[in-house]
Amino acid sequence: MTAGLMTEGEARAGERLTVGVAARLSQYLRVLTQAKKMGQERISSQEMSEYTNINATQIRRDLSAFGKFGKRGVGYNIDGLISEIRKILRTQGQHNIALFGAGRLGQAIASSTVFADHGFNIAAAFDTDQGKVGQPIGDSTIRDYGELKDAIREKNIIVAVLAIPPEEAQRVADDVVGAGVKIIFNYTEALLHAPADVTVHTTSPAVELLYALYFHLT
Amino acid sequence: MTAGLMTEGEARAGERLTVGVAARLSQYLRVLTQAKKMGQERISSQEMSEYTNINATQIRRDLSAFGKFGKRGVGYNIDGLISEIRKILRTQGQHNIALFGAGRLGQAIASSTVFADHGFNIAAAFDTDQGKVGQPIGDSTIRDYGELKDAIREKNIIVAVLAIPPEEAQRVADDVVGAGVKIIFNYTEALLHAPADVTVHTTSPAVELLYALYFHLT
DNA sequence: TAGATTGTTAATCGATTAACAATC
DNA sequence: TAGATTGTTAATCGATTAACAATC
Repeated sequence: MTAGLMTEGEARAGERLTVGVAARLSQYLRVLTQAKKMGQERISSQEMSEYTNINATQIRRDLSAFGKFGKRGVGYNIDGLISEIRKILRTQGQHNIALFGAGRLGQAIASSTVFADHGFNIAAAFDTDQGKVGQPIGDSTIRDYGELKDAIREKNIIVAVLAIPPEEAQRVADDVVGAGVKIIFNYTEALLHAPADVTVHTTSPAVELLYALYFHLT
Repeated sequence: MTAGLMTEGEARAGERLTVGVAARLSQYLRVLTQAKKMGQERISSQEMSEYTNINATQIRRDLSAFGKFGKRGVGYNIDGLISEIRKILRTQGQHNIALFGAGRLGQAIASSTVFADHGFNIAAAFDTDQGKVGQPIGDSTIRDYGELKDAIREKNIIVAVLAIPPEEAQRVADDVVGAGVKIIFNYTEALLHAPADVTVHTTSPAVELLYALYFHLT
């Protein structure tokens, strides 16, 4: 340790988090955000554990690596903890994202509050169906697919959400990567190719179900 | 090791998998299923690594714990590997699931092939909106919420998927638990209470996005 | 004070990875 | 044979957990 005047918390915050820690901190943020919405002001590591399936000791350990955020005998202040975790994850601001596909899934995503709750703003939505162009989707308006490049550059978008048929996924992925997108959120089952500096995250509910079922069956 | 005549692979298969191994095997199944759909017959650990973001050595290690499924210099046969992993995860048959909510998200889930691809059959779909009851959804028909208990018992359903407004989530969770459901797939942002023998899995796309963004920013 | 809950230690266990011989 | 890719080893690193003193 060559931290000098830094406290241990500050020293760690300067380093890159491990994959596991970042994933868990994000989960804590989900629970805290929702508990706040429900009007709750404090929360214990035990309660967070029940909602995340993460061991309570692990939660306290994760948090105490960055500072003493809790009060013994009381728990954690929700507002304060949200703000601390956002600092650690460096996601305090607003982030513009682009949505592709205005079908049922796209509409469902656009009208949900989950993205907005965490600071993600659907700054542009696209569909190739000319009949849909110009119609409203969430707080936005469906744009023509041809405007993709300009819109992404103009609004500094680095996240694209794909809610389109799987056959179109690779083409759209190629197009958004060409326009500067760095994170692709793939709601299709297609296997996507992308350059090494682009992260592809594929959500697969059936896979998570398989895995939950295994632990039920054994 | 008291395995006696058992091979190491068989001995391990008899034990409960760790959480990490089961999660990774499920991921491999997702990639294999889709690659098969695309007409591919063989796959290397390197290619599976690109699609899952899991290290190729880790993949070979996971698989070789259960047997020698690959051919050196060639790779893995996709059909054979799917069958082996299904055996290990004990999810070879069909599983009936119940869908709650016939709005945009529910409709999107019901018309997707992802669940069917992995052996999950939407055996019953419910909505409280009387105007929707009787209408088709996917290959099924929307039923009245009041029929929940009978339907779940009759079809031996242990998985419920919630695609409903968050305000209704806890009530529906309580009802399905009362009817015998053991796994709740929660697509709402509500924090759900459930007995210890029931698994609640909450999908939170915004949380996964936060986490992906962290690694992009650092 | 008494009860509750955090912060921290210490010990164990599993995940991860590079490297490479085996072999298709 | 030459090239490719698996199966396996060995070493390191991080995750996990119980337990409990500190303290609100």
